[in-house]
Amino acid sequence: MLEKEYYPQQIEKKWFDVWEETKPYKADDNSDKPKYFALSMFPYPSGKLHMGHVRNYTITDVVARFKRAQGYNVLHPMGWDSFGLPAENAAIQHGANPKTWTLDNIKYMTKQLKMLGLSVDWDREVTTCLPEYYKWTQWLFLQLYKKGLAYKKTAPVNWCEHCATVLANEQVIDGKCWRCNSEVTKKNLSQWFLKITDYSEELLQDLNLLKGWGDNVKTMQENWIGKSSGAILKFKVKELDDVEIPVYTTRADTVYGVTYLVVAPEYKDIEKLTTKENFEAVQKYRENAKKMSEIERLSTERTKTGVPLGTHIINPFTGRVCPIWVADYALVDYGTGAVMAVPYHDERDFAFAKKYNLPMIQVIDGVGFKEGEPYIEKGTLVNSDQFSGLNANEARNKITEYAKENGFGDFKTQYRLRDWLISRQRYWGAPIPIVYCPHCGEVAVDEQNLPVMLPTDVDFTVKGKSPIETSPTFKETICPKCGAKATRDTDTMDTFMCSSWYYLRYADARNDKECFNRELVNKWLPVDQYIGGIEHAILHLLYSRFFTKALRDIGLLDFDEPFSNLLTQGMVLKDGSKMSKSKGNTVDPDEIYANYGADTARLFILSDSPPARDFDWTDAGVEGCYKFISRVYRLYSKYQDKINLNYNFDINNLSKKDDNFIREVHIAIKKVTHDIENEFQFNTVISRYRELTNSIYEYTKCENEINYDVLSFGLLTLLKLISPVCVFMSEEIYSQLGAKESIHALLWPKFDENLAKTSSVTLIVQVNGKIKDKLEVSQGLSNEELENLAKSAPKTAEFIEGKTIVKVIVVPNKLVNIVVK
RNA sequence: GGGCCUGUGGCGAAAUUGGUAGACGCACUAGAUUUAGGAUCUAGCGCCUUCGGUGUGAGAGUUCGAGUCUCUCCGGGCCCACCA
Repeated sequence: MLEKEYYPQQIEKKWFDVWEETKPYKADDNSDKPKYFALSMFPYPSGKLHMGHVRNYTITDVVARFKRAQGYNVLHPMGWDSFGLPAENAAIQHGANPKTWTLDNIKYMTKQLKMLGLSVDWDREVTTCLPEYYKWTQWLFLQLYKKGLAYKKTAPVNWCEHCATVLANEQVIDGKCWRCNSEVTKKNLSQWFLKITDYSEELLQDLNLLKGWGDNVKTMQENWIGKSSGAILKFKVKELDDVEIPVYTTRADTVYGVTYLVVAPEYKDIEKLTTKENFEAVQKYRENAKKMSEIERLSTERTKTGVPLGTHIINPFTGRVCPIWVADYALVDYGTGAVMAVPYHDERDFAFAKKYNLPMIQVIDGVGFKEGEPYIEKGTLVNSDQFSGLNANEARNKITEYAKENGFGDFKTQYRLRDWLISRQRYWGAPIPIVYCPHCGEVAVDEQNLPVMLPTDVDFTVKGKSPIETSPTFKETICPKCGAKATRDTDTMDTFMCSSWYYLRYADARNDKECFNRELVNKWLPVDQYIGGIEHAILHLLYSRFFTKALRDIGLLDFDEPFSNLLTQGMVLKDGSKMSKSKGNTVDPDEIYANYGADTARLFILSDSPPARDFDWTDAGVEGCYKFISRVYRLYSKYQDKINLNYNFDINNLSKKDDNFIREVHIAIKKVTHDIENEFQFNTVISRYRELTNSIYEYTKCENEINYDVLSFGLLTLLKLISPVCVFMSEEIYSQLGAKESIHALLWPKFDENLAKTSSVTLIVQVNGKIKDKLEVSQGLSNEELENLAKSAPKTAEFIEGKTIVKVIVVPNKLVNIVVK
């Protein structure tokens, strides 16, 4: 028997226990059904679930349940992105063990996720900080290493003093650390990189394959990869025979306007290029640039600085001798680290030339040109010998070709994307499986000896070096090649390494012989629907795409892109502003579960906004959803004795009221199905639930007119339609109605197009496009009949009288527009 | 500076893709029930003065007809940004 009133806590506890026992959502590796992989971005186990998680996982769960009901073999897994700084900070701040801290959090959050009613196959759970997982992260690193895609080099890298570690380019935001927001400086260090730049072009081109991704994410990736085509031009140095300076430019057409050349402070040949007289000043400038943080460099954006080196280049086109300067507006790691300066046609060069009184030559003319102002448009060439008169684009090609023929230049495609720096001087990550031998140098750890276990005998409080350095047992080892005493690499890998392949592991999560079985990974992947936050648009999604392509080339899998469809969900706000601990406007899922139940939380978080938009959490909104569920529940409670699971009625022998009701049910099926399939518009799906519920209340108004088989059809259809969202309530009701199987195992209801049709339609009558009348007419009348009906409608007559009908537009079953003069 | 998105009642929003603008809900108002409150039910609810107009950031255009398409402008948000 159903209780009279809705008590979610009892119901949810009951089914929590049942599902824990029966594990009804296991994905089947051997099923004949078509597969569907629904994936949420896995969480960092920070301690407690927040509403962003609730929104993300509810959306994915409803998708998974919907697809299951449509007959798919669904894989809906969950895991933990569990390496990272917060665990280590907990260790530093209150002496917690990072592993214990992390696993405790996972335990707590797992329970919260289960209480949310997720249809997850928990037997495939992955936890990146456990040796069973990071063994394979290390193994994959070694495969990349063998393929030449992982390499070590000394380079100026981004250094966060606060986190005491280096950062990838993608992790520096406005010159600040992505995690702690403190200033980032440059440090010259020997670090591990992954050659993501080998895939620049493919990563860019294959964005076209991703039809199921939003343009916003694709453009962000496109901009980040930053392809540009230009030319390399080589300049000879007047004072030195053995040095030449290549520059990268997208405006080879302006080469006749070069009046000086700039190299970056870190430019490799800079000392050779500096004369004795200028040496001191140049050194000082370079020291200064080195000390400056990214922020300071950015803040000097408008006032460019530099120092002349004392040497000169010779422009191969003009023979003009121009001074070489060092200036920090030239970037060492883009292009060649040197720039040809054309002050008249580049704003930066213009500002610099103006400040230091360097000459300017106009070589482009066109509309809008003003004497004494930089002109950056692509106009027509002037003062450029045989190239004068050409337009800029043409000249660009001709000039580059000329340089190529004469051996001082070539075409060049350049990308903004840099190689991915993956070393971290931190403890809580996967150790890099490399050994340094005094005889053999850098040597890979034997694959049989993986994982390289994280040591536990470390001092977390050390400053300026990785805690792993303090382990008395970790560092010393023997060389895998020659057996001599050797030392281990004490850095760990960027946690984005762990998250770049976790979705592959779900295909074969418990395999302890291989990273994943090739057949299984090819069967389940690519992910059919990936759902997560927009903040990963570049970092995680780009790295994962790179990993997939690299592993394909290594021969571990056979597809090109990991995520066919991507949904980036909006943020969860509270009363209009972003939820944050500092503002104190967070909402605790536990409290919502306790007060309203998880079904209410699920319903509400899907209800007010479409998934991609920001969602505003309000107390009144939760209250409203709770009332709605209670209202639905009361309906079943009231009619539970009358509901027939095997309802049966003759469609041709029903009252008009029954017909109308049945039609409304079919329309609800149609719309709910359509709205889920059409970009997961759950907000309108929930409106349909409410409409159908209203229809049922309306239908039951007169007790003596109820056909209980028809009512059963309506109630059971609503129950199934609502079941992906209100998972506990629908299961409880269905079971109390005497059903033997789970409502979640039922197939999705089918709608009948004929039954969803109305016998009459509202005809809109317009005169000159303005609505004058609405008529109830029967479905399927001819255009002529409709036209006549419209003309004779009483309200239209006065507008037509005495005027000439110029034209009549008829839209069948919908509208007649009479155009008069 | 470049790119992407966005603008509809007091609020969240919907509109079958060019054909009844505001579905559904929140808030609000009135009534019923109740000792009272809550809950529940019933009705109302864009704006303007009733008839009737008018209305989707502003202005123009295309069209029989524009929230939807085109152009110009204004506002809001996000991402990238000394990339030569």
